[in-house]
Amino acid sequence: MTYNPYTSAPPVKSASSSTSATDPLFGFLPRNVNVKQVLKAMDGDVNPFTRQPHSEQYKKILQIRKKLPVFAQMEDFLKMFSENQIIVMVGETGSGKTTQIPQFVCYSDLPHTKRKLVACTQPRRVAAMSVAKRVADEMDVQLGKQVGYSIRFEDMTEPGTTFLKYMTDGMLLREAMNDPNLERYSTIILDEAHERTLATDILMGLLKSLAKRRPDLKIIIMSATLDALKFQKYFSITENGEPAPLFKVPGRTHPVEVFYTQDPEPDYVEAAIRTVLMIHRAEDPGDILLFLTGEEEIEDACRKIKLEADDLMNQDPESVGPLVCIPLYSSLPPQQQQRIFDPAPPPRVPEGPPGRKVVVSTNIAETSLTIDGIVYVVDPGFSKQRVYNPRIRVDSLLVSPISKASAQQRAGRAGRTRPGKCFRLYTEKDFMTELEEQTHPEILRSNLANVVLELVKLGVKDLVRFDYVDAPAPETLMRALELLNFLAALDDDGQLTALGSIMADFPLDPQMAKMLIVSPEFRCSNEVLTIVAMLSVPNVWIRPPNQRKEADAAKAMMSVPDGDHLTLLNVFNNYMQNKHDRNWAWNNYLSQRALAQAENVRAQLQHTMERFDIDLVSTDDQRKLYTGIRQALCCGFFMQVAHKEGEKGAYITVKDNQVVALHPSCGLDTQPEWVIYHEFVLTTKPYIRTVTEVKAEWLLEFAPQYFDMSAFPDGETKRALLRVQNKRSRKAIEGANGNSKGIERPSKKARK
DNA sequence: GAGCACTGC
Repeated sequence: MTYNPYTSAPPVKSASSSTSATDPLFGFLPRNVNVKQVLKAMDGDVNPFTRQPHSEQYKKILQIRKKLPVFAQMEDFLKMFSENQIIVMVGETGSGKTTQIPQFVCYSDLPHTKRKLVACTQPRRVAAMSVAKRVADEMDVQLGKQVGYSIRFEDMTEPGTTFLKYMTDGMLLREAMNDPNLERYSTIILDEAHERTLATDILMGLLKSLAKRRPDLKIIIMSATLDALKFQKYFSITENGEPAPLFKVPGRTHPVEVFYTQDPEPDYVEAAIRTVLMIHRAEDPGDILLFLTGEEEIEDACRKIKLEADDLMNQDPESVGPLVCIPLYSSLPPQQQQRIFDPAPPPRVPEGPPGRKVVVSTNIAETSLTIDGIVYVVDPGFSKQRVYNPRIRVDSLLVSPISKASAQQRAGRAGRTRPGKCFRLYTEKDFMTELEEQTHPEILRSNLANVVLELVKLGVKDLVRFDYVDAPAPETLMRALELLNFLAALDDDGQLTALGSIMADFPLDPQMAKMLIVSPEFRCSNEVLTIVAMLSVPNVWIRPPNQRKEADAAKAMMSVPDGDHLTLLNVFNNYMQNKHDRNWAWNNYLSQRALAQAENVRAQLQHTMERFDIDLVSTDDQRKLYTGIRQALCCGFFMQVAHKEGEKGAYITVKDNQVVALHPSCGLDTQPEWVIYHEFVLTTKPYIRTVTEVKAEWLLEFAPQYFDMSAFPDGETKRALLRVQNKRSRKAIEGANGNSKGIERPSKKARK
């Protein structure tokens, strides 16, 4: 007998040979389980999911779990879960919701009895892994068996056995592309929904409509308090328009006292340094966390704090202790990131004033990393945020004021182990009136080419009318549709083409997917695969401040004069040839970590290519190979072309007419007339970065729709293109005439 | 003659 999810489920009978006496779940009615039943099963000697005796460790952990705030509310939760399809849940840090709620769900939903899974999504890979590990311990099972996780590059689940799966939100979205009804799942929990990642936002839209098609699917949205009402209203799917029910769990944190400045601070870095030193001099022992915006600012501040703190200590060793300053940002190697967990330094002399640790961090310490022992937070109120300008199609990073929610999150970092203090370097009035409530969700700040392709593949017909939690600007959607149409991923009616369907299966930007898919036609798919992988990982070049010359020289050795894309290929090939030498990357000022990551991505993409029978080919002729690669590049990135104007090295982007300069990191040895660029960065001025020379002929040949002269804005770029076009047509005519006279020309070529 | 906020597939 197969289980039909659309009918009410029978109570659990002894599934195998066991009897009621030995089956801890005997008599459990799926989705109608009460707290007494669950507690009895949890307290029993036999693990209900493995039928093995519970370990001693299990019982110890269970005692700790029972003290979590959420545990006391199991009864209410089970009731609400039984009675509703969708629940919005709020719980502050320390409530235990991420570990406990999915377990409660399993006891009620009993996914293993119907060959289904409970999924719990996380915005970050590390969280998915570490929470799964913790929950496997709590349930007394081996990680990867009944409880597992699934993230890119690593599937720690066992089909048929795993019934509770932690996963990244992006991973669930990928799964939805091949199974729009998400049939494998009986309950889906979206955790950290308030972070509003692109993937979580899209999943919310999908789940809302899926809830109607699959009345048997239960959905739980977990978030921080501030956003609850918005989600409750959004998930109001009953006829009478009632908001989705709310389940509240108290947190368990210590109070944090917040201080504001009297007047606005003109220089937040200087004010931050001053505040850190003030705390060090005048406040009780306890570590400090200072939020700044980027690598350079952080390294600079660390140097200054260190200098001044040493000064203070030398002047007044009786009352000022030693201080260590630790920088923290994502591009730091993991080993150095670990330093944030080092204890504060000991007093310099026995019985002397105690030492203090200062962590100077980007936003990474706001959500991704928690540092225990922080008592003081210094918050200047800024972070770097991505903004997308659809008009000129440019992504950039801007230092912007944070939101109130962000400021609260930062303050909370001071109260994790004991009561703390937060020093905000802005006025209370500014906090109240100037800061936005929430950070704008990613979907409002991003280029959506990828998302649109995914949605179309998911079967969403009308992208503009899709039920978004927050709808993106129509212009952003139009830009994405336009790009996908030029790439032939969508036809003129907005329908997914066969090519587009393949493109969507690659975890890549559409331009790169296109370039990879066409690369066998240019006999260079091996190489394009490498380039695409290298473009998908963080910067491989390392440039230590005191060894810039050496680093630049090492880079010059590896550079290919025709373009940075070819240089990336060269770097990867050299890396592979020197893999036996563990110091090779370091000696060449390259990031071992990024290169290893590229290798990983390359293997994954190769696997996808094989699935679609896309050939992996190369040619032996180096010249032809490089030409082929640059032509394939044109097929994907024809909308990112710049034309040299004048002799001073200024470039103008085609159609968008932005004046840009080659980025100083660019390895071209000349300034070619036409270049393709991988990214447009707006820093001190507009730059194009990762640049390769191309020929105008190729653009006309491989992207005729985009380079249609009748629809091209007037200007120097158009005149240059027209000259090339005329030359091409003259050649074509001469070629045709030549052919009509005989085989003179081709035979000459053949003799060469 | 500059710089990678942070995630994710």
